Amino acid sequence: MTASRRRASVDVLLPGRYEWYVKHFTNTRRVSDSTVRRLSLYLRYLEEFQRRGLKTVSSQELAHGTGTTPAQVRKDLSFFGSFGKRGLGYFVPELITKIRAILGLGREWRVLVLGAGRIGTALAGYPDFARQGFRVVALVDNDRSKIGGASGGVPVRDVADLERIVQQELIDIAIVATPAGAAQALVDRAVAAGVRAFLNFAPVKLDVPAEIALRNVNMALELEGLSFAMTSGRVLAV
Amino acid sequence: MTASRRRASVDVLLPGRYEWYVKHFTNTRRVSDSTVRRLSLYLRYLEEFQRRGLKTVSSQELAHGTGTTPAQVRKDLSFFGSFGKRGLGYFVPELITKIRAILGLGREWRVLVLGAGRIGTALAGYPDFARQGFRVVALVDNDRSKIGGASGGVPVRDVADLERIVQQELIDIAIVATPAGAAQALVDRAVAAGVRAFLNFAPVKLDVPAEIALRNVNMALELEGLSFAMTSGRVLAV
DNA sequence: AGGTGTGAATTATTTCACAGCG
DNA sequence: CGCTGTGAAATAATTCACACCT
Repeated sequence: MTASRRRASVDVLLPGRYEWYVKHFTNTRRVSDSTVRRLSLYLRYLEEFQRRGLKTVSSQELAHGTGTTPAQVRKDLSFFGSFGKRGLGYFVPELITKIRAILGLGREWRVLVLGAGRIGTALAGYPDFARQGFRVVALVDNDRSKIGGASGGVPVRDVADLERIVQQELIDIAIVATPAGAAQALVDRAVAAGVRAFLNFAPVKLDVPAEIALRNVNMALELEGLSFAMTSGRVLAV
Repeated sequence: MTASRRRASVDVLLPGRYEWYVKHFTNTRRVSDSTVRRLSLYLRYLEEFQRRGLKTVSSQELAHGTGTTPAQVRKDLSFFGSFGKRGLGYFVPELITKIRAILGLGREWRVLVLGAGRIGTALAGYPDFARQGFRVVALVDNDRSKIGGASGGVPVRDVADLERIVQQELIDIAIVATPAGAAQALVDRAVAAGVRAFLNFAPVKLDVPAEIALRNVNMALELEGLSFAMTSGRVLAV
């Protein structure tokens, strides 16, 4: 209490204290998941904006186009630097470059789809992935009648060769589009072979080591959210 | 300041005050989106649990199976009632019934898919939807070569007949799986025809009236989240 | 003993509001 | 002026911790 707020001599890094320390004395601020999601939305909107030939954009416009508030836009961006010009706004091409760098979109990411069923094949040919630098290199399946074929230009290969494919094709990301029961075992093999990130469409909780990135997309869950909103008379716009 | 905290005589419903009022004096507590999402996860896990013939479950087990904490499970459920038995846990079949009721899954929801492309047709045949009572009744498209056909038992109809289909088939929910540019106009028509909820897969911000429920699934955005996590050395498990 | 239900405390996220710069 | 960048304030969500039941 008597020491200055910025340098108390007996301050020890207790739980809670630690977070505070990180936040105030390092540049390793925790960026929330919601912030990252919004950055993607800003990027999408900026690209559209650029297509229309516009040069600068204000936090106001960006917020309106992505369903958030101007303060939120500025706060989100301020985690990563000062990209705007006061009185003017942000230069569209420059901000696109910055956000792409933040999101790690300056390179090509190599993607393998696990499961060549309806969802897997639909995702393999999804044009938005390629547009942002996610290149789907192959699908794998265990169905003999599918192996050797191709879907939207992407070859279907034998899941038995998973490890070899991951290593030869330098796979970064796997999209899990298998039945729920098969997912965890394949993910374990993929992790062991070197895949560092997973986008999971199977309706199961996947266990992965802490250093592996994982996101879940659960479509039935989204419909249930709509069902809840309609039933309870509330509205959930997310 | 001098009045009791629970009944200050000049308390007016200012912004902020209003929320406090609702929270403390009505039973209309705001349920957060994250709570609703977790209820869906609990339900999924409970169904699996029941399949294995287990009769009771603790908040501990439920949390472990869904990637959250026991306190969170209890808090989520307590928004809606007291479903557990102290010292014992929750009865699995009973809790399933309760959660299904909360989420509004006691009825069949009728679903129309807008767009019979890869994503649309994949979703039309997605077995998890039917399992929770979401019945995909039809797809619509403007491609003559698709109209009249069927995908996974679901007929493809002419988008020109959208209004008639919504009304005749009593559509509750539309899944938007069209190209980005076509989405908003179709959604406007669907709203006018009586659709009350939308699950949007198109990478655009849709504008809908406040009483219409809307959820967005943006798959490129999820991949970008993984890209960020790998680039920044942080991990985002969601 | 074992596990729920829930206020209170903590932590996270959003919004406000305004100094300061172009 | 107009609009950013950002501490401070307000809200929201999560976690703690414990009284209380069975």
